[in-house]
Amino acid sequence: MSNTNIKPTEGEMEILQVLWEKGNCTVRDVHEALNKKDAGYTTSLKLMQIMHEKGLVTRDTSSKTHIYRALINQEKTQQQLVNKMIDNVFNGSAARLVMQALGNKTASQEEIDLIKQYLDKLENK
Amino acid sequence: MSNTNIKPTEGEMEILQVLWEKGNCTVRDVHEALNKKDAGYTTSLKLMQIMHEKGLVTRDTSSKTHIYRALINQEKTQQQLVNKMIDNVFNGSAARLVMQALGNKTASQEEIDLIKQYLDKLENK
DNA sequence: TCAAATGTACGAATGTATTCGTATAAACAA
DNA sequence: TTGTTTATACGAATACATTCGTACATTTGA
Repeated sequence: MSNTNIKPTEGEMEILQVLWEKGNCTVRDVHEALNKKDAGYTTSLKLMQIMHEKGLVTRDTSSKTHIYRALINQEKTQQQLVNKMIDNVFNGSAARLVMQALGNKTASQEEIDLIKQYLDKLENK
Repeated sequence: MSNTNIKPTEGEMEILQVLWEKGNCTVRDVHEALNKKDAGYTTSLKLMQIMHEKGLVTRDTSSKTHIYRALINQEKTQQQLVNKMIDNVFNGSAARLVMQALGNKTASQEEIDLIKQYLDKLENK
């Protein structure tokens, strides 16, 4: 099995977010989506080239402007990172992580309803 | 306010876990609790010295063997890291993170019950 | 046509995390 | 006492992520 035990860096995650959302992208597409005032264009380019070397993305080089696409799966990647955080930050307790996530400002009533629905679905299996 | 925007590294988190659980510790205590076959004693020592420089831990140096204690708060640190992950990995959606956390093998029925209780408490406020 | 814009490739500088070796001092035990 | 163990301090090597500058090729438009 390939693509196991991959840990994208923070910068790589930002790029993957864009690729997962938009699908095919040029370097410029990604760079503009990020629009970090600090980083230059060649920084994004370099990162994406490295991601290609690592097998995180593919690219179509048939024309001058290369087209990039994410190679690793979004959900699997999220799952791996969450599992790592559960171990590394929450002593193995998924419940503790969930409570921290729900206890913060970013968890709206709407989101909480979503989660209750999800729990019910889990329960009925 | 101090201790905001602190992001302990992975190695530092491992040490903090031990300190949060055990309270006061010598370097040897921590090193043995970690028991990583790969890393030597002076590696743990160095890490803890750096953590001291950064203000992550205090130490009592009144005797030859120093006693370390965590300076940063466990819950606040967990909160910060979770928030960062929600942004960086889940596009700002706490609900998505929660579902990933619950969808994995480490979330037992027991943990799910805990979360439902917690949600009810949140609801009743 | 030919200069400007746009793209890739690549080397190098920087910053930071991790790891280890070594020097040195203190405690301990024979 | 004197050698072994146990501790800290510190410098340096290594690894990796991030950032940028520069060279060079291609495309574009005036």
